[in-house]
Amino acid sequence: MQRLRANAAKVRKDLSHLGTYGTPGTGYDVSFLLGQVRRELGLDREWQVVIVGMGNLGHALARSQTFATQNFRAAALFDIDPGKIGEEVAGLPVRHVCELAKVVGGISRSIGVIASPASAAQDVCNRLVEAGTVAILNFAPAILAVPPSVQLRQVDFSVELQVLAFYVAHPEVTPEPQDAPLSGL
Amino acid sequence: MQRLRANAAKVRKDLSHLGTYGTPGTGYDVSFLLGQVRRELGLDREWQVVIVGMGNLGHALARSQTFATQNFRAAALFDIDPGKIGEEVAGLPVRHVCELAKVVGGISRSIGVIASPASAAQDVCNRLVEAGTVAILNFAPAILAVPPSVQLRQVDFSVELQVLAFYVAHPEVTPEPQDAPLSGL
DNA sequence: GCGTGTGAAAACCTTCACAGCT
DNA sequence: AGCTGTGAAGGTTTTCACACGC
Repeated sequence: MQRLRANAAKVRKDLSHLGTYGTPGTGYDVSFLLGQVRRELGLDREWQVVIVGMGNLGHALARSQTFATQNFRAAALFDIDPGKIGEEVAGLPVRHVCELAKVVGGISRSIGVIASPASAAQDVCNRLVEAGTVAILNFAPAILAVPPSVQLRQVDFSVELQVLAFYVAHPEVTPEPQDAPLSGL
Repeated sequence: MQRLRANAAKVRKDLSHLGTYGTPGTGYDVSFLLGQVRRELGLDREWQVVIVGMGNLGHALARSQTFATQNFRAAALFDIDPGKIGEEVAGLPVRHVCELAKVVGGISRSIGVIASPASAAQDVCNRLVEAGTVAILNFAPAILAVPPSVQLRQVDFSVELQVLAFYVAHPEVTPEPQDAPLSGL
């Protein structure tokens, strides 16, 4: 409650946007409601995650716990370095990026993850878009251009450090609550 | 401009909170203004970044471009695995976590980065707090407790994927602009 | 003329408070 | 009695529009 910096009224109003699932005098059926929230968030179907760039970051992401519990599956791994092709990471073979179009083209609801150097990021991005990926998560410090039909999201280490620096410099400013994963059942 | 989803009035009002640095009829002295923004964000001094957990993620972070250009310096690296101690990453030796208090205690304005497994995250966090770190950036999927004087920020791969899934499921919702690094001069 | 700084208006979001159902 | 759903009040943020300095 104080973690969200919200009160009961706000929670009720927010939930009311999903539909009217509460029972006056009794409360909410939590597991039913959670299912509705998952549906609304698009988490009721499986997403295929494709990682491009099998350096340290790509390895870390491929092995991430995320794939153990959530509705996200690691579907394919790519790199451009011939020395890495064929290596198995988290049970999947690393393929050459030139196979990306072929392999990813046949996957629906695929999310591309860019873990390449910044210099290669736009090229990787183009290949992912071309292959029909619906969303891209970019860890490279580069600004990417995508068509409006593709959702793009950036994660940037230096942004996170800068945000922390700001709040340390201004302790009087209350940080806004961060997004938290929907994990429970 | 459309990247920020803002208009001229908002930019002017925002800048006016820093002070009145514009010249009517002429505009802003961009490099002076940028300096003021950097000062306000706390980026006018150096920050010492301490990374704990030298797995794939820790390696990737230690080698990150962030340390080449920004006012953030990689100050020390730690791990608990004796096999990794002494290894050099990005010009720094990997030290054992039991040295953390000693090494980090002497550093001012230090930011701790947790790149350990989730199971170790709270322990690492406690050591960092104990050593006087002013801010912590946590990459482990764990919810951490810190005293209110320490700024805490989470980066979670599964949150990012969930956010993307939501926007793909709801193309009619315009994503809110993401934080971007202050990089230019 | 041009572009900033800023009160006032408008839009938006949060909180209150209560009617109504269990 | 207890808890939801929701209009209305209250508060905050964004936009407008214009006075004033270059």
